[in-house]
Amino acid sequence: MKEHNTPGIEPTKSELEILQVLWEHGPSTVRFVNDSLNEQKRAVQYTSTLKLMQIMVDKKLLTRDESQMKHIYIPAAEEQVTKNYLLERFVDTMYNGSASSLLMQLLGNKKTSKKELEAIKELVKKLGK
Amino acid sequence: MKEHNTPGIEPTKSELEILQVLWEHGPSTVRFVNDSLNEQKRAVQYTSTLKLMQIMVDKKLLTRDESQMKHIYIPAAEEQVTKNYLLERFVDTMYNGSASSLLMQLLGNKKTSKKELEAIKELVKKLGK
DNA sequence: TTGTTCGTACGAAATATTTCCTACCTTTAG
DNA sequence: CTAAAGGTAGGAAATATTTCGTACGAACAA
Repeated sequence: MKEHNTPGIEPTKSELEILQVLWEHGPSTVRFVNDSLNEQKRAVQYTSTLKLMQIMVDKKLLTRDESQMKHIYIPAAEEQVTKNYLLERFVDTMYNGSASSLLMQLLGNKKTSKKELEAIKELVKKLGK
Repeated sequence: MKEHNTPGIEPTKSELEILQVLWEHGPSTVRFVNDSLNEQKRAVQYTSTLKLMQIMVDKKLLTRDESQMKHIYIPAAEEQVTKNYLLERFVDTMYNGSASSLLMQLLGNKKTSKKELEAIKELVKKLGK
């Protein structure tokens, strides 16, 4: 049985932004990703985004379809797999691997809204089945 | 009423390692922090740790007591405040601000042990008061 | 046909982060 | 007193990350 639980490499901050665009909109061209970043995030030149995405292909964070002139870029790992990996690293470094510690922090966080707290309680209720 | 919810600046990866030593052991000298890092993490020269901690003082991530020759370094913000801030940033960027999404991910994560799941359920039960 | 637009490739500059070397001062053991 | 050990300060090198300029080819409209 093959393991699909590690993307192997840690995306940098900018790389993560690109992954998020691809996760949200599916396989895309550099042009599309760059436009998204400029709308949602910050001003950035087309060739900067291009370069970054090329690097990500080298790093195996993305694959691409070069059959057309406009290359189509695709995340190499599933969104859930990558997020799972990053979450795990976060829990490990910040909470010494304890997910319940993280949850406690979440519950104690003033900025976590009532609505969120309700949703969380719901979730765990279902979990109890 | 003064806000204590933001450390203002984002610690880098290495800076976070140093903060963790200080959180765990309380105010310490560079020597102590450096020894801890070498035991727990990786080989690093004394002056590298020193430099980093000096930079952290500039960035207001740490303060220090210079009354003795061996300066004592102290985190500028409470552990909980900083962790809260970082968690918030993480939830924002990874789960679009939805804490319950994060929790769902946690629950679906095979690497989250049975024990952890139990602890989480316990927590939420108490939460229900 | 021709020039304008849009694409890729790639080198290199600009930043950010991390590491360590050197200088120099204080403390301490002998 | 003197040498060794251990401290700080700061510059500079090494890396990692991000940004952009330039070159050049393909597509397309006039």
